[in-house]
Formats: sequence, C-alpha cells, structure tokens
Amino acid sequence: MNIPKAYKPNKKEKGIYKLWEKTGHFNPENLPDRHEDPFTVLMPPPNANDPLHIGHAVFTTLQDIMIRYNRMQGKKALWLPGADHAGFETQVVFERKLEEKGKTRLNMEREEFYKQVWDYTQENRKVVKKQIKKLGASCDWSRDTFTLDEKVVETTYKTFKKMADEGLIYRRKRLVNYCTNHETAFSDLEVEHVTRKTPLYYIKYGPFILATTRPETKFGDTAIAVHPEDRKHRKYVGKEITVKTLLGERKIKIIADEAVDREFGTGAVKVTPAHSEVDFEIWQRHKDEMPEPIEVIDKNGKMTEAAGPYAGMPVKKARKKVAKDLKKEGLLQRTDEDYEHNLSVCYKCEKEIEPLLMKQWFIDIEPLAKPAIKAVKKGDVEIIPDNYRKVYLHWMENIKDWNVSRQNWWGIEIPAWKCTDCSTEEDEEWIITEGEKPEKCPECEGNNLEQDEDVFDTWFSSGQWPFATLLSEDEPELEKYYPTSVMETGYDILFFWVARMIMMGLYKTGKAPFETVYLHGLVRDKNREKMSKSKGNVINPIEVAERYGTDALRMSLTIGNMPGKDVTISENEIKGYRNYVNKIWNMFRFLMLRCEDYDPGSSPKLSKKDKKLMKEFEKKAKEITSDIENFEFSHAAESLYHYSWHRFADEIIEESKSVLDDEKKKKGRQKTLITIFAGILKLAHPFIPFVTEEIYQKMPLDEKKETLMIEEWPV
RNA sequence: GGGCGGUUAGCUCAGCGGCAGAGCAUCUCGCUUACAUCGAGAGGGUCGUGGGUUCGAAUCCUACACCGCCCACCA
Repeated sequence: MNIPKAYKPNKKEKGIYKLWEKTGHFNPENLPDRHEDPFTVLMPPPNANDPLHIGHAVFTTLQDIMIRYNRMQGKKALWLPGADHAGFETQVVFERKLEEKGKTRLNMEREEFYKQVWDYTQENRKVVKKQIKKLGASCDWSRDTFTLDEKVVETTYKTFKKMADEGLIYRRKRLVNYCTNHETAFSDLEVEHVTRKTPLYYIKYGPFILATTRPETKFGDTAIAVHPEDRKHRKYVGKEITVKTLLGERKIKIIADEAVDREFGTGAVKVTPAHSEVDFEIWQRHKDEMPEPIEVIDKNGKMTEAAGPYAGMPVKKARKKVAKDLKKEGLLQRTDEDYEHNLSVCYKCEKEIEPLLMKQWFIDIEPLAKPAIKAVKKGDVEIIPDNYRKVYLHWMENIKDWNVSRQNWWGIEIPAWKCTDCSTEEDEEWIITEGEKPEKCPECEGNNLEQDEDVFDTWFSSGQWPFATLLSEDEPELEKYYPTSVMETGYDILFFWVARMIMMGLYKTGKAPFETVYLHGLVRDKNREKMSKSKGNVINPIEVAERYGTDALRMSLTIGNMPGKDVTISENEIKGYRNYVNKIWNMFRFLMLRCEDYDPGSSPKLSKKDKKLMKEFEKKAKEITSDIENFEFSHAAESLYHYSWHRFADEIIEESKSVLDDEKKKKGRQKTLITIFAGILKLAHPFIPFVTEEIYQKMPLDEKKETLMIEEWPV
C-alpha cells in the first residue's frame, strides 16, 4: 500500500461525503436492524438569505458529533435539515440588494416582490446546502424542509385557527413597538435598549414643572400624574386645571398613580398614552378619569394634525422646534443637556422605536407560558448549561402578550379576512380560517372579504418547527421522532425560538418538543471580539475548511467550546488541529508499514503488556464516552487528542518499535496496536469524520462495516 | 433598577476541597527509516483583592473591585 506522507483533506472530503450519501444511512429508515430507538435532532434552519458563517459551523459540528455518536451507539439517528425563509430578516437583506441596484420595493407589485425573494432564497438554499455538506453534516437530506413548505405553512394556519377558536387570539388597538424606518411593528424581543444622552426638558404646565425627553408629544398629553402619597401635589389630585400651552389654553386633569417616581424631576409627569408604554398603562388604570388617547405621531414618524402647526414635521425636528417655541413662550423652565436614559431602538437599524397605537394580532400568552414553565421546572426539558434555566424561567414568568403581526411582504400571510360589509372602525368582523378564503361573512352573509395584509412574525411559524417538520397528525413520523432528543442552538435565540417552541409544542401536541436544550455561545476572534464584516475579523468556515480541512475546523470549534459560553477561534488554532489530523494519518501510515504481514483474522497470544495497553484504552474510551453522554464535547475531544497523540503515538508506538522487531512478540503487538487504533478511529469519528473514514476504508480489520459511520461504538 | 457569567502561564481556556494543568506561543537541541503539519527537553503562575470556614482553599462562604452579557415601563 502506498500511503502518502501527508493527508490532503481537500482531495478526499468530497468523495467521502459522497460515499456516506450513497449508503443512504443519513436516513434513519435505511440503517441496519441493530438501530432501534430514535435519536432526533432538528437542525436550526439557517437563513436562506446569505451563505453560512462561522456560527453555523459551530452548530453543525456539535450536532453532527451527537448524531454520529448516537448512530454508532445503535440509535436510529435522525438529523433533519432545513432552511429558514427568515421573513423580516430576508426582506431587509433583499431590499438592501434592491437599493444597490437603485430599486425599491415600493415601486413593485407585492406579488412580483414575493416572487423575486422566493427565487433569491431558493438560490441561496442551494449554496447553503452545499456548504453544510462541506462541513461533513450527516443529516437526512431526503427530509430537507423549507420554512415555507406547504406542510409548515399549513401547520401555521391550523395552529393560528386553533388558537383563535380557543380564544387565545385577539386583535386590538394597543401600543406596539413600531420602527418608522422599517415600517413594521415588532414584538418586545425585537426591541433593544441602549443608553443614550438626550436633553431633558423641564416644561411649565400651570403650577407644575414636568420633566420630559419628548416635548413634542405634549400635544398628546391627556393627564398629569403624581404619586398618590406625594404630599407636595396631593391637593391637585382629581382636579382639573387650565394650563397655557403652545396651542393656547387647555384643561388637563391631575391623577394619582403608583407608577410615578417621586424622585424623578419634580415628581409630576405628563401622561401621553398614545406614545409611551408607561403612560398607556396609566391610562388603562384610569380610563374613567381620562379622555381617549390623542395620537400626535403617525406611522411615518411625522407629527399628526393634532400637533397643530407642527403637523407633518418629523419627530426629531418637531422636538427641537417645540422646545424652542416653549422657550420663546416662557414655558420652558430649563434643560438638562446631558441627561442619560434608556432608549428603545430597532434591533436592526438602531433607530428609535416609536410606540404607536395600532391594531395588531396578539396571542394571549399566559395559557401557553404556564405549561412551558412547568415542563422546565419538572425537568421534562433539561437546559444545558444549567444557569440558563433561571434565565428561561424569569423570562417566561414575566412574559407579555405576543404581537405576531408584521407589516412585511415576505412571510406567511395571516389567514384572516375582514368583512367590509359589516365591519366598522370600532367593531371589525374578522374571519380566521385554515388558509382558504371564506365564502361569505357568517355575520351578514356578505362576500366582500379582504384578507389582512400583514404576515406572521417568523418566529410564530418557526416556533412550530419541531412538529411541523415531522408532521403531521396523520403521518407516523411524528409518533416515531417526536419529541426530539436534543435542541442544540445559540443562547441568543433562547427566547425568540426555544421558548416559543416549548410553548407551542406543548400547546399543539401536549408534549415538550425536546428533552434537552443545549445552548452554545457566539464565536469570537482571538481578542474575544465579535466577528463582523466591518471589523474584518471574519473567519469564513468554508474557506478555512478548504485550506486546512473540515476535520481541523471541527476540532477547533469543539475543543474549548463550553456550553453557554462564547467560543474563540483563530487560524493558528485551526492550523494546530490540521497537524493533529495529519498526525492521526501518520499513525495509520506507521501501522501499515510495520504490519504488512498482519492477518486481521488471526488471534495471536497477547503479552501481559499488550493486555495492559488494551485495558488502558478501554478505560480512556469509557471516560470519553461519559463525557459525550454528559454533553462535555470539549473534554471528550481534548482527552481523545491527548491520549491519541501523547500517549498512543508518543509513547505506545515509540515503545512498540523494538517490540515489532522481535519476531516472538511481533504478532501480538500488531494485533494490539491495530485494535487500539481502530478504537481511536471510532472514538474520533464523531469529531473528525473525514480522516477517520478515509483510514477506516483502508484498514485491514477482521469485521468491517460498509462505513465507519455505522460502526459500533467501542464501549 | 433586577439577574447571570467571568477574573488561573504571554494568548485561549480546563481544573471546582488534597503536589497548580492543557493547547497555542516562546527558548534549546535533533531532518533518528510514521509524521519537521515531527521528536526530545526547558522556561514561565502570590489561581482579581480583603476577610472567614477547614488539618488542608484556585476550589466552599462573605465583602469588594474590574470586565462582559441578559432582562427592565424611570418620563
């Protein structure tokens, strides 16, 4: 056998992946009989709007380790891949591309836009699929699912309908987080809080001085609020006073509410229910004392007619102008220029979120959250690392109703139709279906029905991924593979995705969608900095895999990667693991050179020393196995690395050189070395599948399977 | 404002009651017929700070400092 001195991963990997695919063993149904109990992992579907980044390589590696390990352990291992249409995210990416071409969505028909984005995502899917293969993922491509596949969309409709029927869906005018730049509402999760310096204005309101950062909203003030126990202001509570404003004199009532901080400003605040979350809640509590909210800002971020002469002005401009005019009128007492406060901004563009009163679809979330809390508390769902349990529970226990409608074009349309015959502004008549257009309005029999233009929050449908992909009620797949075994994903989407999947899985199937949640961290560079294109510190996983081999990349993403913690990676490190892979290759080379006369079927007598070496290996194998079972992949890989290199190669092989020269002891030692090395290959296969498979195919072994991939785990 | 995590060798991190560890980097020597993508060896740490528990603390408790993250309706 002519074995080259250096292993060239790039020449081999494609062929090895093809071999695996050819055997059909990625599909658990095609595995040999010994594979019985299912082990299921759903791949978090990568967004179909961009090629993979290093973060995708992290989860591909970890999940493939679990899948390959469990497959070798005799499980019916199913790893179901997919791609995410990623609603809003993709729309933003695509619109940016349009912009580069000097185009905009606003000059396009919605249908045409949708079609173009569809084509765009399908092209990207191909790229992503190729890349996932490059990373060695042993997933079942026959089940590859797109989040806009019929079964997913249908499931989404059905769930929404079920929720509506059970009274969990409501459409109401409520204060929502609105981004005037992206022209859509968001859930609370898509809002980020940043600390920024803004001027704090002290405005005179009759006898009061009110501190505010947003003087432009004063036209929407419907009350002045003070703390109920504030002696200073007590005499005014419940009274109506006449104050001078920029729009002339007006009457305003003073109310008392606990939410007011007595220490802030002068202890009295203006209440603007249409444009502030706290104020909206105050209004909810004092509805009979206060007039209806006055909206002074519109969806374009401009002042409304209610703002009198300021109408049409963008918010920021209006703010300055109002402040200036207040000063002119002597209504501004003073200004703190450097006031620091927390601002809500759009997570995508960082523009200030405008709280606006809008009619949106909400889910009454508490009935869903309660079982989801119980499932984790009871241990039906285990979260790794453990400390994220608390994080999850805290969020779940303080959860708020979920706004699931988005004013986007790319996504699953909400299956709700409004009857324009019998709907009024206050009282709308909506018909929710499982996707089909209703024939007529059940209320007035009219057939002028208009579908809601909004689409679902993408997380509403992806929250149903576990049962939507394995669906459905009429297919046995769900029975067999649901609940899934492990949900492996980043801690950054614990609330967005994991929490929603638990809630919706329990709601729809009565069972939590997975037994274990394993959370990995973000990938950072050597200086612990987040990777970003603008910083130029991005490591492209595919490029690196081509240069140093996928196995090397996978090792570097495994060792040092602890659950819940960010992982650092550098090219130098990858190079180090490239060396390791080559080292494994050369162990193989050595064995082949020194065991040319080895007969795999023979059972020579083993010396005491040989037996000791075998025992030592078994002990190591047990340790590594238990590490994997405990989700300690870093430990497992490190310990394997250390044993195979510094024990097996540096000591055992070195010591064996003289033994192999001894005709009497030779046969036994050959058997020992080859047996241990075959064991190392098996243990290493989940981590570095390519090189181990390549060697396995060439190894002279007594009993050999079609591939190492379906070999039996050594312990 | 609430919560979580971290602080151990130059760097990245293990260890979490019993002699301070790994990888990478550095230095010295060696192209020995598996591998120079290698081998043999070396240097390098008051384990953030103060107090406590203990026969014994990097490890447990407590206070503090600094760094990072998450959540939150201080206008």
